[in-house]
Amino acid sequence: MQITLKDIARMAGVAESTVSRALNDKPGVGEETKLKILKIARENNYRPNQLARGLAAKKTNMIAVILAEMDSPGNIEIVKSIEKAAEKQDYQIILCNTNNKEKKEKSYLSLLESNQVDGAIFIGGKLVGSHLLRASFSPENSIVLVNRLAEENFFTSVLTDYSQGTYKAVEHLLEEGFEKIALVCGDKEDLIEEEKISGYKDALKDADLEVNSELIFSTKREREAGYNAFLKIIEGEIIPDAFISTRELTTIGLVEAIKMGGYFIPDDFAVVGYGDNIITSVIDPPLTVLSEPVEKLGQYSLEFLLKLIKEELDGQQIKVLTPELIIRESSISKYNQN
Amino acid sequence: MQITLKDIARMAGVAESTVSRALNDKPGVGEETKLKILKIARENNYRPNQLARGLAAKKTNMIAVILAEMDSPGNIEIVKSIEKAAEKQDYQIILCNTNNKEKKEKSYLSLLESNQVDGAIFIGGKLVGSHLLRASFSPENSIVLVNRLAEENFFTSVLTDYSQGTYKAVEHLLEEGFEKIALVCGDKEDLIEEEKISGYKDALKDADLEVNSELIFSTKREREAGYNAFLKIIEGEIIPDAFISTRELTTIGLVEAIKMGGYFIPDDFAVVGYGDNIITSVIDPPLTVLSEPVEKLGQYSLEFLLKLIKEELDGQQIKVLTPELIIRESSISKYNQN
DNA sequence: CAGGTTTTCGCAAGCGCTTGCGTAGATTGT
DNA sequence: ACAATCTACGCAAGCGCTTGCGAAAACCTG
Repeated sequence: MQITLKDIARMAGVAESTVSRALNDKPGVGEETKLKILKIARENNYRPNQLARGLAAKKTNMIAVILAEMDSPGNIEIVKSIEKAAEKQDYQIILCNTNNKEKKEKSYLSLLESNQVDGAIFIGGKLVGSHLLRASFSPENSIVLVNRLAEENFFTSVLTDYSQGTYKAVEHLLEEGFEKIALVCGDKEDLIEEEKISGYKDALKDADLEVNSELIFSTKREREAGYNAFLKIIEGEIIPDAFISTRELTTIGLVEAIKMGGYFIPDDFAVVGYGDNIITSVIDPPLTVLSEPVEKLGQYSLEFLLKLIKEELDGQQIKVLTPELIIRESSISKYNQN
Repeated sequence: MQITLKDIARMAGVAESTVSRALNDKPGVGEETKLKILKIARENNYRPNQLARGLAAKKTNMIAVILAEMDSPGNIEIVKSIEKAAEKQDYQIILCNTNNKEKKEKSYLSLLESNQVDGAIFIGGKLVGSHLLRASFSPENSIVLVNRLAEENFFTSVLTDYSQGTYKAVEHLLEEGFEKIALVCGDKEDLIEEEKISGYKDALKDADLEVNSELIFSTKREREAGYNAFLKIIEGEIIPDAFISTRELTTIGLVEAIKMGGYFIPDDFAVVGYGDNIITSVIDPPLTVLSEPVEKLGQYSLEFLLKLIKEELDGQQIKVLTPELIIRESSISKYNQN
């Protein structure tokens, strides 16, 4: 049998309400009584039933972090950053992985709708489906989107400026003397990928170069996708001298394909990859990458969410953060090297 | 305002109990009434409050997966496998990351003790602390341990036979003609690491070779640990010709150090690493690794947990699975190669 | 030391759901 | 047609906690 509030009250010879107040550090309890209650509770290893507590108080101090891709090291870093911030504020986070499945996203969304969590942060993922939209109408639902674009932007979000990212990457490659830059991006269904493409195009235009759509390659986001992308591209009319890849796993696949083909990086092809993670740094040669400000993405998203929960936010907020270009060997031109 | 069971009951003109039974597909409701209730519930987008439900029914259909290390790709795979199995059984899983902090583990354990989840699976982690031990005494707490050894084995667990793993690795390296095999393992506080050491020792003894404790190097589990381990070892009296590393991240660090030192794998040092993940396969040269049966670890752990929850398990169960040695270039002797 | 203010605490309602039990009405058997 | 059985449903208690309100006890003030 579980030991309950009532038991503690009986042992301490006070009313349940007093115990509750003492435990929650609320005013209205004498210092002495409080100490006695806390002592008894500790001695009996009392654990409040959080379900009951949540039911009565209409808050659980838990938030859900709903993750589209658990394989992506960048996402994991964002989660960690959220965790760190949440701990300070005494919120527990529970992680939910959707594997990019809308069905699972719906099912996890019900954590919010059924009051099990006070709010939810969605990291990544494609279009905002009807389920999310519906949820957004109810002001009780506190939702923050990270790196996910909604067609109509109802949501408080924190975003990476992906278009600026690819822009920087192109600029850098041009400076290094590369001229035919291919872009391997993710599924176009993803609004985010369109952003990336537009940054790429803008950079080329600003350099008075023409955009060749043959050099833009949209793939599913997996590793093999990167592999196959390379094979397809070098079969084409225009052979690029540099690649920009906009997804973590796709980047890996791309590099594998280049190596398997017997080519060298950056001599045959320069590469700007995605994600400042253990993989890209350990690859040979170390990869120049676009890196998300994972730490800040996490911090802001939690900050916004808590404000939403506490109803301190006047309408929707959008925070845009800029990615960083980390230059390593894979994009340094052999001509510039000496 | 939330829409509740009571509202649905009123709309349908029936009692709350009837609505509850209809929604949960329990007997005692006429087919016609049931359909009507379900229709009304759907039309009003009714979401049962899971807190209330859990409180009344004393079960939540949620389980916690408590992860010691979220960076480890192997662990992520185990989680995914659990998720897959849980979905079929209509259980939701919530993921909790402890970062190897006992404090966080305690705090997440309270999810169990406060009735928010029906059971918990602990993946990895060091010694079993008092908090876990205490929890194990209460039969209401359904707990399964994955890859974690308890001094006194109270717990239903599913384990990888690590000693067999290192044994195989040594055997393989000896066959390849390597003779001075160093072992870079994790923190000895971890009982699991001792297992690995014993497999290593046994294999050497069985080959009538002597065990040299200078070649056994225990580190913290991080990436830099692997890096530093190499530097220390090559400063020593005995220079090994092969390394076995027993941790995912440590392996990466070790390889980096070898390369930084200007050495070649496997010509100067053979390497058997840990974890069949994207990193070890993408490294140059591809690493021979010991690989956990992640899929099965996940399946069994969930299976056991559900049985514990349903009280179908007659006492404690232990399942031991064998790791696989995946042979790639990093451990193939140059003499054998031709 | 009387009257007022403040502090400390108990009472009881209620959060939204489940479930054992009781009772109509429908169904069966003879 | 009447007793026995079954089915469909409602009643109400209860899960373990929080919280508004009121009363008693403690503290002030002049």
